[in-house]
Amino acid sequence: MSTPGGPSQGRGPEGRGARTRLRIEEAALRLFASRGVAGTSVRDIAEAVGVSEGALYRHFPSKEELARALFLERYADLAQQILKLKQRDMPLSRQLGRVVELGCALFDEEPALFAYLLINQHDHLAHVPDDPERNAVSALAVLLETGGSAPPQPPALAAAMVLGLLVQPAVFALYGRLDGPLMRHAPAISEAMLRALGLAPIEGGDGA
Amino acid sequence: MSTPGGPSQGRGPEGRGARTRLRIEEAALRLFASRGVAGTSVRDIAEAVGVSEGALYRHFPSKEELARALFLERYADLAQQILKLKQRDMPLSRQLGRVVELGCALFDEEPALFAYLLINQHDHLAHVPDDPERNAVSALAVLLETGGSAPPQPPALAAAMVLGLLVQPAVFALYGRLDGPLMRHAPAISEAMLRALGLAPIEGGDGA
DNA sequence: TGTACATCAGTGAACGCGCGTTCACTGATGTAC
DNA sequence: TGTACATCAGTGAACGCGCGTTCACTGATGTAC
Repeated sequence: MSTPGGPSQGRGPEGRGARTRLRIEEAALRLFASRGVAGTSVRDIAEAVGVSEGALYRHFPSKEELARALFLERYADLAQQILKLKQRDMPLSRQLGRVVELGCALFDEEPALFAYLLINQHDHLAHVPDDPERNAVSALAVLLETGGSAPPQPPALAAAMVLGLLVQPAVFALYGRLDGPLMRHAPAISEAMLRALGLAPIEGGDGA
Repeated sequence: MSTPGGPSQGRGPEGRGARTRLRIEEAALRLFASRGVAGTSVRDIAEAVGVSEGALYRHFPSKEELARALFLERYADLAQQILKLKQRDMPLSRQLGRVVELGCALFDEEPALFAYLLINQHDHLAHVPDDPERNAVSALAVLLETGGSAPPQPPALAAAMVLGLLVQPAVFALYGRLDGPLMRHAPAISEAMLRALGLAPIEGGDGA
């Protein structure tokens, strides 16, 4: 064939360029998470990747756009993961338990990503579309709305509570006020969440 | 008397210098809240106050120290307000209701201050002492510990939940996902909080 | 298959500007004697 | 009370540096005919 996409050298989404873009994103995420966006220079990122500063501008129009793309992409990933739970045939209480586990796992297994999303949310949230496929909060709202049982709160407030009960323990863990892997606290968080929403806790269910 | 402190012209905590310092703090808080710390230059602040840039350095050693002093002072104020609730003879459930009202009132009445504390917390939290007189989270923990009824969660987790149930709705309100003054949602937040903690809601109490 | 051209992804040096900070100086106020 | 000195809170101009960004150029790869 004369079309591209053969061995992993040429152009296209598998080519050298795309791999460099991924390496830039990885390095930027790590640096942004540990030193902050303002504390990370384009030079730092280029050096970490092993390319020149100019190369960075072949993939992103500016440092700020890099930071934003990073946020929007990963935030959309999160939204997709939450939406997937909707499709399973589970009661809302179990779906929320999965959301909690998902959040705890993210915190424990990708701390840099979690910290980046958490700390820089206010720089980017206004640019996140409402689309539940790209917006984790919208995805959560969809989950709560289609969950069947109408909670005693307005849906937006219920979503805020769910998120708060998950995110704030993560913040505490981040600052050493809560120890161990966050997953250790997932059962307690889930149960408190169900009580807060006025949903009966799973009776007879033995956790795990 | 020959000691200073007479008419409000000379030196001391009431003098011209102290008043300028307050004006700097006020202008900086407003600008930091609306444009962010990085988006606000020392020139901006000096111009807003109506003094030269150099004057700013008579009161704060650097822009970053100004931002930090601002955070630590206001965060300590918050801690004091929370600690005051401990002294009143109230059941924990009512004290928590007051904490919620306190947070909602702060959001509604001093939005710039609330936004500043919220958005910049990660730049300064590591520098806040544990002292409950200066640390709002420690103050909250004290309230929960001395509240009598042992919650089903470890104390730190309970504190995280309380804070999350209060702060996340505020974030939603900040981004227009929740409308009206936040105080409108205070009763629902308080009730959810008590349920989450496993404390019986106030029976017979007619809200207000 | 060979040749000419287009595009992509990179280099590395330079630019220039906005920024935090410094500094010599001034006038007002307080203090010592 | 008068004089000399110290301190405080301000001015306004300048500094210099780190930063994001640009740009001419290069080599590799793909495409047209």
